[in-house]
Amino acid sequence: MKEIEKAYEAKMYEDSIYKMWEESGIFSPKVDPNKKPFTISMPPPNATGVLHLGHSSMLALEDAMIRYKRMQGFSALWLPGTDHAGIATQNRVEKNLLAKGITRQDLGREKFLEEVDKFVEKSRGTIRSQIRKMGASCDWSRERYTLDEGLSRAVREVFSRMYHDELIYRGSRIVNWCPRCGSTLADDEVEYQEQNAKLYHIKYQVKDSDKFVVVATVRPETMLGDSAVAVNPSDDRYKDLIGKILILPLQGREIPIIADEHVDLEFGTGALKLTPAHSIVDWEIGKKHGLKEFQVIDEEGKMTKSAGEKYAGLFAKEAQKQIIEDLIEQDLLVKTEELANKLSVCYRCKTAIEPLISKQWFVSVDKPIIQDGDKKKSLKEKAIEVVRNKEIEIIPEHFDKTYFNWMENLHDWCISRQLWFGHQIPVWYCDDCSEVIVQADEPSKCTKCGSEKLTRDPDVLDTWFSSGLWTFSTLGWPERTTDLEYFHPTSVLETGYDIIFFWVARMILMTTYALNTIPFEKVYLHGLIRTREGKKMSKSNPESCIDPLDMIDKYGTDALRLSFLIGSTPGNDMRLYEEKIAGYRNFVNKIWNASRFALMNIDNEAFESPFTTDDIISRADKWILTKLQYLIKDVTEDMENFRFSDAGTKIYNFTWCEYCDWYLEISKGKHLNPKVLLHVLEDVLKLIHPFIPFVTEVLWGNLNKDKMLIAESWPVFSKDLLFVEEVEEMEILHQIISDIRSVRSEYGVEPGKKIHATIYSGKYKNFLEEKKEPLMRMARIENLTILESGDKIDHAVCVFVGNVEVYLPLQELVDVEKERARLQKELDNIKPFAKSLESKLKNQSFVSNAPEAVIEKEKKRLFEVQQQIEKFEKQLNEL
RNA sequence: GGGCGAUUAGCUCAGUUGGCUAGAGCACCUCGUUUACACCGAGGGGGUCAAAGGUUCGACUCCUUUAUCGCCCACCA
Repeated sequence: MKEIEKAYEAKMYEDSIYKMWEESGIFSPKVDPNKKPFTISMPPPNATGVLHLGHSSMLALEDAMIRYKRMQGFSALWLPGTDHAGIATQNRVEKNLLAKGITRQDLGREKFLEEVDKFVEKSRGTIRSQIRKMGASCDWSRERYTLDEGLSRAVREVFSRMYHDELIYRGSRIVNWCPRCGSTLADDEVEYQEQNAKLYHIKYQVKDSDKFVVVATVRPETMLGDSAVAVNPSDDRYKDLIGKILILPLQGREIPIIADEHVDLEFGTGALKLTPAHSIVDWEIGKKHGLKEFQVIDEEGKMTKSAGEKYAGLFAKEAQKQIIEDLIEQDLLVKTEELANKLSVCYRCKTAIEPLISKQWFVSVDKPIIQDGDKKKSLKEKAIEVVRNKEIEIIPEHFDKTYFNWMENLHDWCISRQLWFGHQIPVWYCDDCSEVIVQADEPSKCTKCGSEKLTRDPDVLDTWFSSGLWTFSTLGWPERTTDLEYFHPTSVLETGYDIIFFWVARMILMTTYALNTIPFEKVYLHGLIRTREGKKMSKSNPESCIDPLDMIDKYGTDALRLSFLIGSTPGNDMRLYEEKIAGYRNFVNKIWNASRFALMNIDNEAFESPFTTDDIISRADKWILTKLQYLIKDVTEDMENFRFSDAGTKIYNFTWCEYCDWYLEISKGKHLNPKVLLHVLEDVLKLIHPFIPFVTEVLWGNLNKDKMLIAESWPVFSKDLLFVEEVEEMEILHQIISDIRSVRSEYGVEPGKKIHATIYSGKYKNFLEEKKEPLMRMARIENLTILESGDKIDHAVCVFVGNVEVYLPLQELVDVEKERARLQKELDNIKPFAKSLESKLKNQSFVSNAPEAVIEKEKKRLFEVQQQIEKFEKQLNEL
């Protein structure tokens, strides 16, 4: 017998429990050929960040999966780490420095990187401790960081292999350029913002003619770099002009009028000015027609010499103003329209993107390279194939459409970034013979001429290049480590659907290339966490924005975890608010108190010997054990199928509604069976442990266990513990008590007042005799008479439970009118139902088409319902 | 323009391959400190499952159309 605190205080236990787990070494699985591996690579949080709701929901889900599999006997590896997040981190540090009036250029590359490292070290410490706060049972001994030597080596190795396979090439192409970051961006790193733009209609004169073609543009400053004007070949307005020459205003350059299908007849004037150097679409059209490119804007967003002396050196915006003025002066501006369009901006700093032509490194996604049988497949084809043939399964399934759509439209991926922070590209240029040397390790001299004068490419790689290798670079690749052999491919990738493209797709591309295998078998996509109003959680509305650390402080980690797991389904966004978390805190406390009750009522010897079937005594025992078996079966299935919400809900209901409200209540007094009480509690603690690890572990510790709960094995469904008959009986008892309580309440019987009752029990006589005590206690009855059958009792309210008749002689309280109304209400309720069942069973097509089981069920129900009606009617008539 | 998702009780959400008179939590109403728990217990009210068609013996579930909201992709210069 033991007494624990009246309420669970999470703060008192969480840190020490985590410490106990971590120090025990259980987070670090061994490579064990006798066990099956189960692996999750934790999506590495950015090295800049603090824990937000997205992280905590991810951690709750992944930890639940890992703990479940660990308990099932898998060698479960959850590998944690952090991502250096190139642009984001560099921007952050630059901003911090700028507050002190220092630019990165002031420091120089080396010093600046030292600053970044200092910042990252601190930031990683924060995120590590916050991951621990969430109770994440990840293997810290295998923690990785994308800039670790090992991972960097993997990055260089992959780059080098891809280069020599001609999958990586350097070329001048149009790229998305962020003038603020001073770097290229990948296509999917560009975001769009709604804006109200002005559409300028500008006249271009046809050479040797007084005719004009009017073009419409929102960026008149790019006209200085125009190479042509395109019209749709089917556009009657311009048919005759195709092939003619125009004089480009302000520049005086001659440019052709060309025909291209791409031009939209409806938009603007139907004449499209082409600036191949500063528009991605124009560049593509330009390629088709062999147009020249004139770069008129440079990397800083300033006009170049090609823009003409008057404009050179001006920022694009300034140049625009000047150009408009100049056009007006020459009477070339026809009109200005308002236009709602989308501005492309950098996803990191929201600066307007400047498309321009630049020499960059690209990954070719279309070149056939991966050997697959006797065919060679491109990165893209292979990445599509492994999802299409279900080698990789996406949950929920419908996201594969999104994936295919993106993959099918994927263009070559620009991977070089003009940043300082990141993996520097493993390319060296020989200053003497111009040889390009690409290899994983730094060369000491030129492989061609032997010169030692080598210059390394200053650019770094896109962060997603290294993240793309995450599942295997973290396991030691390119070495053939035992970890890699054993734990890869990983089992599940759990992440938000918002980074399917950035990350999931790239991991698939990179892994199928580098290892010729998939990175993971399943992709579980969670939704975004939103405010109660359904808005995105952002610092701009602190009102409904929730900080997970505050919630942990207030309600405990378990409550927070449960609120992510219950009520959310894969791929769907979820609203989170404080009351929800408080509700789960209540549940955590309920479990605490159920255990408290057990501990107070069980003496030491019950803890000593393990539970066996010999310990089963009462029908209540059999009932709860049966229910427990179904729970184990259901929950295990749900966990296997990633239905965490269902699993959680079922355990919640079992624990609260069946174990606490009925089994424990019935157990009070003489009927308490410590062995069964304890056994059920133990299994419940095991089943819910992956969801709420802290409180369950604390309670487990109180049950005199020598092993930690985290290390226990998952409960197994046992047929020997199924007792169908007893379940039926217990449900009768349940119903009798509920009905009596209902009548009491309806008749306004004071809760404390005890009443008399007579039960005509039919075949349940023995059973009800056995349960007489709890029945009387729970329904507040004194003088309970149980007979097999008997005559109707006057001045008594009667309720029917199956064939059992319960009479409550409430004497003066029984009001004939009230009783009539009550019975009538029951009848009104039940009669239409009986009718629908009848007609259903009379329906020939139902009887011939529906499965046997369904028909039997309906027949049984009709029989029961008819009996009920009979009884109610008899009662009503005799009133 | 293309695609995806959502629409179920006042609120937040479940509802697995079609087969309970559609469920839970919160909120609400009535009552209550009976020796685990007021972070509690007992009882109760509340839904024509967005709309209309269709398939089926049977539709919240499948199909078509529509409406509203949300997201993603492509982009009109």
